[in-house]
Amino acid sequence: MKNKLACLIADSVAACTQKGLLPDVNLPQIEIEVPANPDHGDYACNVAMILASQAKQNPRKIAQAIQENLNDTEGMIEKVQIAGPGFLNFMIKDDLWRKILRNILDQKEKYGCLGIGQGKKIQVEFVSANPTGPLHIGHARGAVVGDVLSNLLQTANYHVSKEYYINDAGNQMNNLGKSVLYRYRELLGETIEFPESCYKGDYIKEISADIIEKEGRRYLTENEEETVRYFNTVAGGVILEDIKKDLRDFGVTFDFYFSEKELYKENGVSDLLASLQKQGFIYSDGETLWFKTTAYGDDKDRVVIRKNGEPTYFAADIAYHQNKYARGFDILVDIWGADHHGYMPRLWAAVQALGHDKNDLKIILVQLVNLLRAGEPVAMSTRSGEFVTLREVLDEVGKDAARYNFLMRRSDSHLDFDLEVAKKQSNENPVFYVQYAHARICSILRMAQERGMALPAYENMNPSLLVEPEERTLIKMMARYPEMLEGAVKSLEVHRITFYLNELAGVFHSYYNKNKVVTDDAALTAARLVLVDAVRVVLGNALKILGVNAPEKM
RNA sequence: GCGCCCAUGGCUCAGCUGGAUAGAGCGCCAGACUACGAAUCUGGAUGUCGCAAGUUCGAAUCUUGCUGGGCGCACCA
Repeated sequence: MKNKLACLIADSVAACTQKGLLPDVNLPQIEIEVPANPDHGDYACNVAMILASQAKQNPRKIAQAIQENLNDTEGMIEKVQIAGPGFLNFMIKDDLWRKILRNILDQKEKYGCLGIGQGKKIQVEFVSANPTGPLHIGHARGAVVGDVLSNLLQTANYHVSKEYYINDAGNQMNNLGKSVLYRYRELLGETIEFPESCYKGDYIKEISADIIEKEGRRYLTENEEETVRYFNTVAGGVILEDIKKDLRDFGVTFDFYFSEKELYKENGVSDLLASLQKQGFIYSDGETLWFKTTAYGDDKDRVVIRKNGEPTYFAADIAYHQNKYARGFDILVDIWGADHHGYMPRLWAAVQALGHDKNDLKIILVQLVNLLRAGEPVAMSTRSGEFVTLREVLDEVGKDAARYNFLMRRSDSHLDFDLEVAKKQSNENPVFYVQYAHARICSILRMAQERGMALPAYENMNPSLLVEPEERTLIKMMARYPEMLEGAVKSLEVHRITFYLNELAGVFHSYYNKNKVVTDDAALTAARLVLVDAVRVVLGNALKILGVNAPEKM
């Protein structure tokens, strides 16, 4: 609808130019918005005001010229008004709005699918936590945002690949192996001073106990370095499997798990660094290798090979992103915790040195989560092993409520997650509000069916009976669903879907309380059944993108 | 000290990338089930959009400077 209107306006501006009503101007991007005030029409366009300065004419005069030259061949426009400083306010014909219902019923779960991705390959990398412990609530938010963004991009005709980068080659893993070894010794009777750098969670003990059960006490005497290496492989494997299971129960799956170790195979990292050095992006100061990230606006250059000869995390990350591009992705999306924001200029520098546009790598920052219980902060300390895990949240509040709660704010804003509120089945918890609307509609449809009034086909009802204000609002809102999705895709903002859902459910609930769907009036009932069924479809489609259930009963 | 993000009713947040009279939810007050599901609905009060300049037809939105908060500033990941 919006796009069609934009074309009409663009054509009209062209016609005006041709007729000499307007000078030869650069046509700006046509911005069409939905006015806050319904008196201002269904859509409003500000193009006349934008052209005013270029054309050196009164904006209202320009608006008038555009209005007079609109070539509305499809007859979609009911009325155009020029208002305020030069807005063009459009009223769309009711018939046209109502025809949206047919689209929804024809397309069903495809309603809202967009073509803007043009089949481009896009990779979304998220979670990517070290397999050194279970996922906690902070990871959960990133997991949902990444998962939902991927779903969203998929509906917009992007070819999406979801990836988890396993940081299994660094110091952390070494600490993990050590932690297991210390617990191993402790369980076998030795007195151990547990180092600060080690992981203290109970899951470490379980892994140690498991090794004892399977392989006995032989590692007490083996070479420590080799044992640590072995233990960190074992522990990393076990923990990663647990992580995968937790994610799966959270509704989050990945297409690919990429191990950092892969990058080092066949000298992958050092070859890449050598090649970048040859191109002048990397220089040596005699003991260390530096990447010249300042060439792309970073504050200072960054070390890629340490004095001790070990590559940094950044070095591997350069190789990783090069690997991603080599796999043919057109666009990369990285989802990070907001505490990593200082890392962005570095990686963008790397991407550009690798010959790509900065815009080919989108970085989404997800703010950390404040966990509360009934308003009181829950202490979280990773060191001590005291933190609320994703598993615990899932067990306590359930998948749907957990996911929905993480989607209620824009991802770069702080989020308070209150366990008590999230599991409350009350009006403080919007997930039920939306699900309830869906279940309610299902219930209506069931009941109508029982009373012998099955949902009619679009052709067998008269849409012009839908004249109540709430009915018109519902229809317009549903017509704008694809536009909302388009905005979400372009801005990579998944919270827009949540806000849309709350609003749509709200209008529906209000409508429901005011008007009966199933009445003695067969024709009206037929029309309203079609209407609420369309609402059901749109609610269901949007919830599906969120990975939240759309229940038929609650 | 430098950089990034944030500041919108009592609270938690939206505000469609510069538009028209700034919106929801929670909480508070008052109401609605002999009606398709009351996990719902209806009505009411609450704002110098942190402060000050600037840009223009027009600013919560863009620029600059302050104030206050969060986070970064590793040869950690």
